[in-house]
Amino acid sequence: MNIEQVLTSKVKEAVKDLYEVELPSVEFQPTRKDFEGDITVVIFPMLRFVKGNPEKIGEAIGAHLLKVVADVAQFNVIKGFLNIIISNSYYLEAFAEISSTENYGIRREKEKGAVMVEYSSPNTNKPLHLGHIRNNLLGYSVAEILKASGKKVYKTQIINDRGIHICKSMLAWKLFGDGETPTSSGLKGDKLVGNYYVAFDKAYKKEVGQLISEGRTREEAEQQAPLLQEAQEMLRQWEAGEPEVVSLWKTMNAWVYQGFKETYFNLGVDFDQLYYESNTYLLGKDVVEDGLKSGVFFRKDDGSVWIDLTDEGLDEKIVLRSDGTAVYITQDIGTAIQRVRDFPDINGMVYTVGNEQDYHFKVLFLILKKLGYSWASHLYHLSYGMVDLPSGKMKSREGTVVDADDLIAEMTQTAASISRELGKLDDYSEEEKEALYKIIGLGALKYYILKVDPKKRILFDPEESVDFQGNTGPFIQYTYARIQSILRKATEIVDLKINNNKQNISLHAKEKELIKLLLAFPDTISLAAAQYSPALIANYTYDLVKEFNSFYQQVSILGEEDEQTKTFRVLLSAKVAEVIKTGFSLLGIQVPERM
RNA sequence: GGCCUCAUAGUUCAACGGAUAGAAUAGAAGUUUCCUAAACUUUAGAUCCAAGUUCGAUUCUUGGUGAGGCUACCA
Repeated sequence: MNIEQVLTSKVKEAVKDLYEVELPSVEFQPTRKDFEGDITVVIFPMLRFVKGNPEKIGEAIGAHLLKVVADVAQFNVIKGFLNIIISNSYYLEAFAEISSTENYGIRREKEKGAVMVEYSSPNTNKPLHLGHIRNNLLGYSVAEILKASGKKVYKTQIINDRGIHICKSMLAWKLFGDGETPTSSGLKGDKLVGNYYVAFDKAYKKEVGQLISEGRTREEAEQQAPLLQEAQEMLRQWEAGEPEVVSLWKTMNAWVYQGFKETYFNLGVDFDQLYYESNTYLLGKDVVEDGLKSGVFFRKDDGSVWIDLTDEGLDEKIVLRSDGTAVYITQDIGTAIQRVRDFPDINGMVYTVGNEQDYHFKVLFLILKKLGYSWASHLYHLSYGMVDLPSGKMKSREGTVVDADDLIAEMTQTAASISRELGKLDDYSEEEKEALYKIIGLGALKYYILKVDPKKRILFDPEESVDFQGNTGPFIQYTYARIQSILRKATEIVDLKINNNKQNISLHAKEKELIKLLLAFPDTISLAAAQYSPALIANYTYDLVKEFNSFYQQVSILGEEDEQTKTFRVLLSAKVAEVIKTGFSLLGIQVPERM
């Protein structure tokens, strides 16, 4: 039982004794820095049940606690706040327990059921850009956080590998490609295919312009442009299984997948299971047919199939075109159901997709619920804000994107130049240095993106590079490296066994703060999981590191003369380092031994 | 038009309805005979506007203002 639970019951007891009232709950908060105390009981909410002056009530409760709870050392009351000072021995004991816990903060016992986390989900006609980076980092991190909070997690993505847009790059390659391949051009496969997607758009716009100058309206021109009609024909051939088209489709997709694989590897994300839209859209169509029979959907005169969501405050939504072909949401229905078939223990799913699709997911979840799937009430759209550039939205077709591979390389470069300037690693080999630069560069990028609340949009200015100082990834990595340095030296000096005779240690204020922060780690993970927010982990880690650096500056660890105190400080530092490492691993960020 | 998000120091981010709104960065001023100065210490600087609910509002409600998004037989 932790101290808060003890205090809750004792406060309730006090109120019952003093005022003969049962309190439903007691409100705590960490005592603010400007006041003396460790934990604060807020008296105000009690005023609804107990009439009287909050200060007097606080005094009375405080006196009671002092008497009955051994770990309450002192208290003071300011306005309606009862500040409690907890004894050092409580914190020393709490630390002893934390210190001996392996993988502190990670929940061991697994909950029943599993969650599938979908993220990335790219189109196969354009390379990944900064927007995908945010998506990947968020999805990966939320998956790791859910795991740490005791859930079984499957990471997945849906690969958008069919449709007219894919045919556009295929067509452009056929017309202008002259047999170019990744090998012949030296380009990454996704980059190569992306180029043809852009080439299509360019040629198409030219045709449209031509038609307009010949007297067509823009609308007519856009529909009648020969290139578009050819692409549409290609899509029909693909759906009909025309071998030549299918073979080209396979070849070009394979190029893209190889390119994505490299980017994912560099980014440090992975997947347990992949889904391809080309495999699931047919199931979606079947499900719609079934739902039509059971009355969930209805058919309009022209043959198109709809669902009426006006009761839910939404509109009617089409689920099947009049020609019987699938729309976007059809395949999403199919994919969701396929996933539960493949992994029957799934009882929830998280979709990491930008906030422009808020409406789409609202509709999707409602449809699945109406179709009667029990897991449909545990679906969550992890919606995040767009990453915009000062010039506006990123558009692949117009080439105004910050490419993922380029950005990663650039961050690594920056890390390298800062590191060289500091020159602390002269005895590292070139490979070791390169690996380190990557850890630091990626750390800066990932932290920069993940520390922001997912809902907020990010304005990314490529001119102003991502910081390496202050509230940044490298700042936290640096602290970790510093502690490792201490630990390397400490193993020769101190015997790393915690002494039972803890009472002899006097606890420095900074040490107490550090222990309090360590105690908050498991709850932080739970909260981050409940809110699907890596930002909470990032903020927590930052607070911990900030506090440690301050401690490091004020207190000598290895220079301490008292053996017990020295041992305690080394162990405390080691645990702080471990929590930094764990916290950062939940963000998908590595920590270096030196930097 | 309808619906959905967001709005906090010059800038980038925090704050279960709680105390004097925290950090970082940019600015000013300091700290290396001592465990890594990518660090630490000090300093100045902000809740879009208006009403309401509350003992108490950055947080909840309503109405404005501003930014972005959705409202396709595109994905």
